[in-house]
Amino acid sequence: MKAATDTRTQIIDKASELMMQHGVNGFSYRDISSPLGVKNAAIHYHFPSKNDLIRALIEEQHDVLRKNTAEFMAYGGSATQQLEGLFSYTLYQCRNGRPVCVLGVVAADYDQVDEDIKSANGCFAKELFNWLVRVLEVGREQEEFDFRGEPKAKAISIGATVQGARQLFRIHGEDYLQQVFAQIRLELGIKA
Amino acid sequence: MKAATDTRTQIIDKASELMMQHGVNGFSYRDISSPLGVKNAAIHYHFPSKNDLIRALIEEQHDVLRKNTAEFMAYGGSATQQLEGLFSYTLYQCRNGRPVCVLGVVAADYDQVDEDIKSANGCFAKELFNWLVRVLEVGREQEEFDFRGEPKAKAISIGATVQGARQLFRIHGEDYLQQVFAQIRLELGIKA
DNA sequence: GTCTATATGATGATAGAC
DNA sequence: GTCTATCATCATATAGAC
Repeated sequence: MKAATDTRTQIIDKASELMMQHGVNGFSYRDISSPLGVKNAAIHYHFPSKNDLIRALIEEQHDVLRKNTAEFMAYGGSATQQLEGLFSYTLYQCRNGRPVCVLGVVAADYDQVDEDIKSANGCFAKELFNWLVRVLEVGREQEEFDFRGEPKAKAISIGATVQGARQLFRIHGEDYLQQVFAQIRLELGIKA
Repeated sequence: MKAATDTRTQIIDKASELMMQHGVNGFSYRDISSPLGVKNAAIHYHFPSKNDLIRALIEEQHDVLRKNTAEFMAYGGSATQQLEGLFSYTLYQCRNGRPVCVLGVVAADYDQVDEDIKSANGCFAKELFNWLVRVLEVGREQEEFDFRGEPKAKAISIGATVQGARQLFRIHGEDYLQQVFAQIRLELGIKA
């Protein structure tokens, strides 16, 4: 069963890469099986339908980001460090062939995705938002941040900004992403 | 030739709607021809290949937004009014079945789109950016705006924010969009 | 300009052998 | 668990009649 687990993992890795590049409907079973040297039927064994596969991929991406934000908090990082963690994570994903984030993937093909996937994704979005609100609250308390408005409103705004910057990454490139992050820092009153 | 023009216009309208909802690869010739009561061949007559159709649709969207920003300026609106024009436009598009913006459409399926389309889209993105920079410069000069950082940096940031907010519209709904706009206003020092 | 008819290929999916 | 073989369906695209 070692080989089995291996194939399953390989499928997830490859499919994840493809989905985060081309969206839910921008890749096929053949795109996965061909480079792995297996047949489509092997994929269908592990993931009966494409929605089963997509579900697994989306959940995997949620876990990756959850693990990241949890790590930042566990390490007792300052608010600034936690926010920088989000920036680093975003940059890393873009650089390593994952320009489209999970939320963006679901948003892009919104009405072609199963309801349960959408709802799981909605929960994840709320989690991420709550994490960001807490970071901003702590940052303000600790006087690391000096921003206008309420933490919740600011979190909504920063979330949208990072989202948009990542979406436009392939059009504008990495410099653009860095400039967006710089302006966010500036408007948080973080010293350069 | 009246009927001809009509069909062509109908094709563009329907296809545009579909593309701005499901992306470049999220609709087929059948999705267009069937509701219009014509055959696929009719579409191929007006747009030989799908990339020809996509090209026309992208250009049409560019024109729509160009006309909007030009109108705002021609009417001699204040910087605040011009920015509100962008917000209204975004909201209107989302409400009327066009949740995905042109830039987002191209960004989403970036490597499945012809080079000339990508380059035209890149030019359009720069135009839009320059318009926004000018609005911010004027707003600062007229003391309508009071924001941190340089107009260019702020324009990059606001552009990304609006982009991200629109991308997440289908996930979070209209209230979310309004909250993002409110925070942008706040950080521009616009009185509520 | 729009039709019918057709070509060609890719897609997700299943049954059954090994 | 993975294979071969096969399926129905859908995609974009073309040729030629009207």
